Amino acid sequence: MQEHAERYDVTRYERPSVTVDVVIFTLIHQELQVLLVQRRNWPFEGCWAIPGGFVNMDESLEWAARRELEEETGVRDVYLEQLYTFGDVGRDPRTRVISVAYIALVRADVQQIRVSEESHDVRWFPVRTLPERLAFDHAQILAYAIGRLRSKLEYTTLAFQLLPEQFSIPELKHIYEQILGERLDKGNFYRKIKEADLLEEAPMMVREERKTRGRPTQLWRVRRDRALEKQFVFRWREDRLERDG
Amino acid sequence: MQEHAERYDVTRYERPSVTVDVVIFTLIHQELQVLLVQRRNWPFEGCWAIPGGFVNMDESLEWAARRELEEETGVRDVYLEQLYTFGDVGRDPRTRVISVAYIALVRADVQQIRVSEESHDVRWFPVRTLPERLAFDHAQILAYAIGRLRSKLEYTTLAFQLLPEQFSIPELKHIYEQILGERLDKGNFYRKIKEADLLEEAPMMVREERKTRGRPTQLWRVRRDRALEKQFVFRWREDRLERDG
DNA sequence: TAAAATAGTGTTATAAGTACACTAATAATG
DNA sequence: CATTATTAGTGTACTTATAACACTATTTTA
Repeated sequence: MQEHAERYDVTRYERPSVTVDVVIFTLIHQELQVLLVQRRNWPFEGCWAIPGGFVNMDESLEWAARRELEEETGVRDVYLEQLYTFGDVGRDPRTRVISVAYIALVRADVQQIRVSEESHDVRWFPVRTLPERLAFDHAQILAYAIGRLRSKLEYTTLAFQLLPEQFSIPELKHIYEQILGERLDKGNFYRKIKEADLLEEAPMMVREERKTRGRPTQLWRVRRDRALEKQFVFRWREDRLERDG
Repeated sequence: MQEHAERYDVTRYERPSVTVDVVIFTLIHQELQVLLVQRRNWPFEGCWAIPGGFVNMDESLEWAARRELEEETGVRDVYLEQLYTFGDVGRDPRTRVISVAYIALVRADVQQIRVSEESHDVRWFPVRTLPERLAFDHAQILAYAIGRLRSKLEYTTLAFQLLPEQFSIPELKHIYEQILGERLDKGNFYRKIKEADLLEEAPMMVREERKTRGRPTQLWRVRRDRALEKQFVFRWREDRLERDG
């Protein structure tokens, strides 16, 4: 990029605005949901949009995304990854805006999520029932984000970022089914997750109350020594196309 | 991004510069090579850098990347994909620069590549023997680009973007080995590529002269009807970690 | 006490991946 | 001109992964 920079006085040229948009996923009622905010002004007044904001001159892109995430949800220290940068000319009618999109995964058990209940203009939407019209090119961004989440699920431990500290195998399976959008075989799922040797039994003492109808389930947690291996692969299935973009 | 935009007068705030950097790969002498340009001014004077430039207000990011690619190499209509956006605060000492990095794959048989021979400040480098010090964070970008190329190779037909119109199976295998950085089994490679049913024999008439020492090789080309299926999967191997970022 | 519901295990057929031995056709060499 | 080296290409057997599904286990509800 820079070998031409010195030939110009960079301040002389008009510059695009740069924003970060953060697609925030969580699990509520065992369903994959995404946080959207409702716009009050032109353009796309009344439409739902992905939360985001301008990048300050003294913060990195990831920092801007984390700031934005905390402003919207009060949540910190979550999984965050850059998705894609959207920069078509007409995507914002006001001015040229280049938007670096991020994905955030927020744990289901984190209660500090401020929004959703009270406010009218910030809400969680199940990914299966998103609003019809989204602002700007946000439908495209959202679709892309869900696709990425889906494909990454198959070769990373990403799903655990959405689960509470303790969880059961059926719960885990349920998340996989939610995100992949298809039913998985119980037996095969058990075998795979056991083979991965990634889980340990949750100690009896701190086991939460669970009211189930049938046989009570064993609770598990991610083994400490493997929890931090972001890149550890528990791949659910081998045969998928999409992947990244 | 935009739900805050209306609260501000966007013109009042300082904006970062936005550039595109294009990591241009090709195959020369059966080796994977990348195009770099040498800087003449501060900062990083004399260092090699990834070609790139500012994004104009009236062009999309991809268009900016294509323009940059054509300016550097004279090549159009090649495979191009967005890699990642690099935006750390200190990455350019002059000013805040956010750089959207792209990967381009240029066919080996495209002679129009203007550079390399004559000029001193633009050169192809084999990825195995890159310059020690690269400008800015370009070593990081390059490493990331190679990683992406490697992982994508395993579930796309990307390799064909680097090959000439006609090629042999051993040549194709060689590219895979080049990019993956490991030896592959001959027999298994033949079987896989045949099963994919992606190739057809190159017609005798237009077959080029090839001087080989051993048994002469059959030449192939990608089947027309499948050439455009960008997403068609010829996956070499199933078990890999890295993937996208 | 039987039925329904949820949890969890085992088994088997098929497909995919790996390793490696084999045949084929040419150029270089003595 | 025969032999060897070299590259091209095929076949096969072993191992591992996957998918389908039948089975057992432990609880609540009727």
